[in-house]
Amino acid sequence: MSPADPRAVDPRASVGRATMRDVAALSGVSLKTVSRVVNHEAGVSPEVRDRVTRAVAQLDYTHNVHASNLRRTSGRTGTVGALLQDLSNSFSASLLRSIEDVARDASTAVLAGSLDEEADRERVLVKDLVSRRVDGLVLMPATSRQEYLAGELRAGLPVVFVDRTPHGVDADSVTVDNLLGARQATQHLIGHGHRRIAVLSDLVEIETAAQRVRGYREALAAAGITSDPALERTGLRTAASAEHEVRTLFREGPAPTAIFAARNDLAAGTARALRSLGLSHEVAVVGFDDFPLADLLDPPLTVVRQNVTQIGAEVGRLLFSRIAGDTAPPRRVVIEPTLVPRGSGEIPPR
Amino acid sequence: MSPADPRAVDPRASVGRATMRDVAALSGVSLKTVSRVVNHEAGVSPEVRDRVTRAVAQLDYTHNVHASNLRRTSGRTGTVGALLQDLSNSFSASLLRSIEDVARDASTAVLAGSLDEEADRERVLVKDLVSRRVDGLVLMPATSRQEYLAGELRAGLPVVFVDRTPHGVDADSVTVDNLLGARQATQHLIGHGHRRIAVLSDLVEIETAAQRVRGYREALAAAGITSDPALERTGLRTAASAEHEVRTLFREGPAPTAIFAARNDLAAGTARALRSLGLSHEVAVVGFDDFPLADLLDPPLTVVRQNVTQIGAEVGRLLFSRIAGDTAPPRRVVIEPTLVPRGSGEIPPR
DNA sequence: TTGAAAGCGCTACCAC
DNA sequence: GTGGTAGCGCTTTCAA
Repeated sequence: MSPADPRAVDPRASVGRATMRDVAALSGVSLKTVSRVVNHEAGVSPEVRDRVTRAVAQLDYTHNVHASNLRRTSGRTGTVGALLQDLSNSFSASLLRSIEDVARDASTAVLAGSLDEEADRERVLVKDLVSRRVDGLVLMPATSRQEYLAGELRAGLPVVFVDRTPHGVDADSVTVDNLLGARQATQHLIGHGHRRIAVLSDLVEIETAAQRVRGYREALAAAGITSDPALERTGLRTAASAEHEVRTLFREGPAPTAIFAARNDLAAGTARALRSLGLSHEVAVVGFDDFPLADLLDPPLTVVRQNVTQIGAEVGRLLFSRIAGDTAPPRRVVIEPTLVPRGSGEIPPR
Repeated sequence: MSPADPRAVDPRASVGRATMRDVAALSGVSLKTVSRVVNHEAGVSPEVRDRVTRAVAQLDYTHNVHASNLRRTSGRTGTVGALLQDLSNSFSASLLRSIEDVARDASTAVLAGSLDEEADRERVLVKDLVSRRVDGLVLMPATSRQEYLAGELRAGLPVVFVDRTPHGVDADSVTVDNLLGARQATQHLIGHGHRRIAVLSDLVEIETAAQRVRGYREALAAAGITSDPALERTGLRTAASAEHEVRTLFREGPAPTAIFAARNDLAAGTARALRSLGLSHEVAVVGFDDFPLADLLDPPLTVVRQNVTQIGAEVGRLLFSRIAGDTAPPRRVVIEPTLVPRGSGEIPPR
């Protein structure tokens, strides 16, 4: 702080970033006063405030929130994590967007990541986010059980599960009633006269995928239709695999008259296969989860819609109420999906 | 550290999170030794390492990267920011995903945000990210000029612009040749016999939107077609506004025989309008920017494709080479779009 | 191989 | 109003 130290006065001499010390030296006040000005605290005379503000501008000073948070008693970092399945998929992307909007209102930044159904990645990324001391976490889990989170939950880390419920630990969750949605889809097809209905689904290890297959079976059983295992095609991860599977179904049999595609990209693959087979208007299709432009397909795609905006908003609300100190018992919000008939699901059997 | 202090030994007594101090006390070693173990540094005897590891587990200790980074000389935080236009839109979402993948390889987390064309939000969020000391920044700017970034760039913050070039400052960028793409689209329509071609575009204040309109005009001029200002509909922000505009065009004239929709959701709006008018197979349409399922529309949508994965990978590569210390002059990567004919763009004029 | 002391940039607490 | 001192949780430096 001696005037012989040029670094403290000359901005050009400072190699790295300016600190509060530099600002204090340049404006001739104490560190604490600079802190007051920077944090817009009361109790600083206008003239001093002005002098400090000018020094801040002159030195290109920017606050270091990490140093600030380290010392603050609140323990908050103003950051939350959102670990979803695939940020490029419209479901995860819309969810992230909704969470972001709520976070912005709470002056909080969002660290986002894709899990791609990789359990190890989930554990690594959660640990990383904890190291970064996020104030809370949104998790669309890739693991089947989340005991590994017990310590964090006990320590008070707010975690909201989305799309899938927690297993082995108790935490907030916002999910869709997959059983109901799958039943709706299947009943809808049955109602239009179909009895040979195929289902395409993801890995049965994935909770939502298993529930959708179960809902499909329940609806068949309720209608007195014997389910044919050959019409159940699971373990499908991509649109391309669904496309291939549908082709196989029609080439090798047993050819269905209707298809329930239990995930949005599987519905896309189904539509591609049917188009190439010239069956777009012959075979009925209902998809699970709406997506942009589903109404513009040929025929327009009938879907079971999950209201993603509502889910995201609910997740955000829950998360930030927890961060604000809400310690009520974990809440399990279940959202009812709705069937949106658009054409593809109303095609009668041949 | 006195044995009379129970907090240092009993995990239950510690209210908040355990620190290295607690671990050191429990395992009977110095702080520095714990640091060595936690950071996997060499020079710790196996038995001591073991003792520390057990204490870490017993206390549920997790490293605090903020405190760590504060003291470290590297100055890195292992975080980058990605400010895009709308994380729920397939273009931004795919971009984020590509950036995330590159970041993960560099053990870096991504703070993501949507700008929604709001210039003020951009400035606020950039400042926030700087306060958070991100190692680098990907920016799809909402501002028309970025002089406000000059200080940060001079201070060495790596910034890569995406989709739009920097103005008023010099920085890396990865963009698509919008002029070329718009010319391709328009020429394609002209080549199929159209002379009354409408263009739908976003706010002309947005660089990419203006360029696309310019490319459209250039193509018309090159073909000796006098452009009709009434066929140029700009300032369209949403699919709904495009839908409305197309309706107006056909109700009040001048009815075009072809439409160049210069953004993906404007193409969606166009498709909706044409469908409701029963003109889907009468009016030719070319969109700018591909999106999932464009091939499944009726008719399949002809588009000028920007290779988003390539753009994202290029952005990531650039950003992390800068973070790694690459100080070569700013690079401007321009990616050529390609026209993908699918049906809608090959409809002849009536 | 291990540890003590200093300090990263900032805020809390208390004195003036 | 303003400032000094301690210390957040960790790494650095240097000594043992």
